[in-house]
Amino acid sequence: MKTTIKDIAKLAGVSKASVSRVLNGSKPVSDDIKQRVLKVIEETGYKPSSIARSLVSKKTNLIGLLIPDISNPFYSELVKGMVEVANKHDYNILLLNSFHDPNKEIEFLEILKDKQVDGLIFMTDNFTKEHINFFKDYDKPTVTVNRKLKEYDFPNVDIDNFKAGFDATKYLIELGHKRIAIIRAPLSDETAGVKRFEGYKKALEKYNIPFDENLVKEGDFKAKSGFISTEEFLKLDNPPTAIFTVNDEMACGVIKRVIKGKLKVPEDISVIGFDDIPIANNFIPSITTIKQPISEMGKKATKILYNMIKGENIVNKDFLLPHKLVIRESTSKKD
Amino acid sequence: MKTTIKDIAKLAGVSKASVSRVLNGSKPVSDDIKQRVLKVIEETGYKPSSIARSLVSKKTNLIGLLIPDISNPFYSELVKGMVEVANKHDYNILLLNSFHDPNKEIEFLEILKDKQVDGLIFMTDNFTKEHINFFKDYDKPTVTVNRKLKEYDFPNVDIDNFKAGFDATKYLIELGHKRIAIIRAPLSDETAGVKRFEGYKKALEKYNIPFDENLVKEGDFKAKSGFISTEEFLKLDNPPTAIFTVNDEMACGVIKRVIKGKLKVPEDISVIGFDDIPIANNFIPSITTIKQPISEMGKKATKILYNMIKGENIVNKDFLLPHKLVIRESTSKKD
DNA sequence: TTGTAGGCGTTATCAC
DNA sequence: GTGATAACGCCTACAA
Repeated sequence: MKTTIKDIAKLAGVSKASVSRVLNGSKPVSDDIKQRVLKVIEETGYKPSSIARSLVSKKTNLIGLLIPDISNPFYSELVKGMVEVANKHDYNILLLNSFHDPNKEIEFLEILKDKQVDGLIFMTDNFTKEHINFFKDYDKPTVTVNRKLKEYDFPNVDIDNFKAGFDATKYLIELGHKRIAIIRAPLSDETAGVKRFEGYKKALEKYNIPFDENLVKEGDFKAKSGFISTEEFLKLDNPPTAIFTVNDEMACGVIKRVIKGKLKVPEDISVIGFDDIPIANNFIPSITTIKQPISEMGKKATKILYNMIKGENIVNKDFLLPHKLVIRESTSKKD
Repeated sequence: MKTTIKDIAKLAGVSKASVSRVLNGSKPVSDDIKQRVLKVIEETGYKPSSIARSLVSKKTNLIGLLIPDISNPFYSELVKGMVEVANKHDYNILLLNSFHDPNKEIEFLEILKDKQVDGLIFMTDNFTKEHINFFKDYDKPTVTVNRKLKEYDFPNVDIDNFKAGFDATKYLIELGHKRIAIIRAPLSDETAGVKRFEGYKKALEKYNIPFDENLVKEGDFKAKSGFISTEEFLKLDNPPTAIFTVNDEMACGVIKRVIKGKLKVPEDISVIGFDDIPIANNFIPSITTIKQPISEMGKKATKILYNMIKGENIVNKDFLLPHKLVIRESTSKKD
């Protein structure tokens, strides 16, 4: 049978209250008692029950983490940063994977609420009324990553996606490219579907390059969709000389298709990705990309959440971390 | 204030016990009471506290998951399979990431114990006496993946690594290769350091190809170590015509270095990887590899754990799932 | 079938 | 300083 605080009290010849006090230092205890209690604890290897504690303290030391797909390198890197910070502060991560299913997201939010996590980090593809509704009566600290929920003022960790899209496009323009294609995310994706796309358009506009609807495709973040979109681009009378994809995996697919067409990257077509996941550097050619500080974003989000749990009042809710253009082999001057 | 069972009882005009009964169906309840209680629950949106429940039931519906590195594609894919099965059975995943640090592993095992998870899935690079010691007085259901702990009889989900190493090597031999190098894991790694390596040696032996110590390097699963090892191989008077790496990421590094040396894959050097993570298929050239059913392994492990939690007695403790040679572009006949 | 009472392992509020 | 004792929210004998 597991030893409880009661056993310790009995063995040390003191009251439960005293044991609790030496355990938590909540009130002064005489040295005599302290030593006796400590000794018994040592001998028995007693550990207080975190569950019983939670019941009275209303704290679980759990952080709920809801993400769309843990097997996606972007998310797994993010999670890595999160668990590191969480564990450092003695918090643990309850991981829920929604598989991009909005219904599951709601269901899992309910579970997280049921488990009484002390805080919540939440990522979704797009917000629905059900999400909005859930948060109506959820009062635990919550932070989002990569998605700003307009209806609530949750702190959000992100990069400046508009500027990032602008920078990527501008770089291609400066290399001399004029026919620049983009494979963006669906427009329901505020970040990779809208903002980066707007940055792209803004750059074209600024440098007086006409926007061409034929040079825009929608992808699903998988390599295959980059491959397929590129196939379409190559059929054009006036195909692009550069392609910008809103994540690195699609860039892989793009390159694969370009090479299959007996063309070369970057000589014939330059390719620029987004995120800078490990494959971007390992690919052949290595991929020029917009680096997101993924792990840092995970850490930052967790740090903020931790501070909120500790009662800190977050004033500025938008945390924009710096992105960076990482130049590698997949881009070159247009001659 | 949160509504409790007491509130429900009062509102429905019955005892807490009755409410509990309709909640759990633990004992028959009259239709009248049942309806009244259900109605109040509906109106209030009452949800029983899982913490209070855990305190009395000694069950948390939590599965502890301890892995070395969530950002490694192999583990993240594994975890994906695990969360899927866990959630299906109404269990949640408490995720601990050890960052390959044995001390953290022990520390986290203690945390998992403290959190009173109902079961444990556990992966480590290698077992130490501290691990052995921890499990001495840990009695919750436990399963391992990819690592057999000899001292305890935990169910283990794995592939036949000896046979897999043999198959990979045999395939290269059948293609006509005689100078076959291997980049294995450290020998402390029973799976990728020892067994696959033994399979490699066995294949050489069977086909009367002399074993050459110069064709063996030790890697750390990262692309870079594949790159560096290959550099060494290329310096040999009699360099290999084929290289077998015990994971796919190292294979990427190998290919990168081969190409940098103005040689071609597979024309000059064939490369075969291991695992079949997504990059293996997306790489250029796509990588021939030994496919592990990663997601399946995660599902299987979780399923077994679930059955154990439910009281099932597992007799056969070794669960070997089938691996498969996936032939792609990185290997070809030696002429 | 139903309700009362006690207990799960802590912490917190009192008196002393 | 210290020790009863009452919560925390739920389940489960035990009686009725």
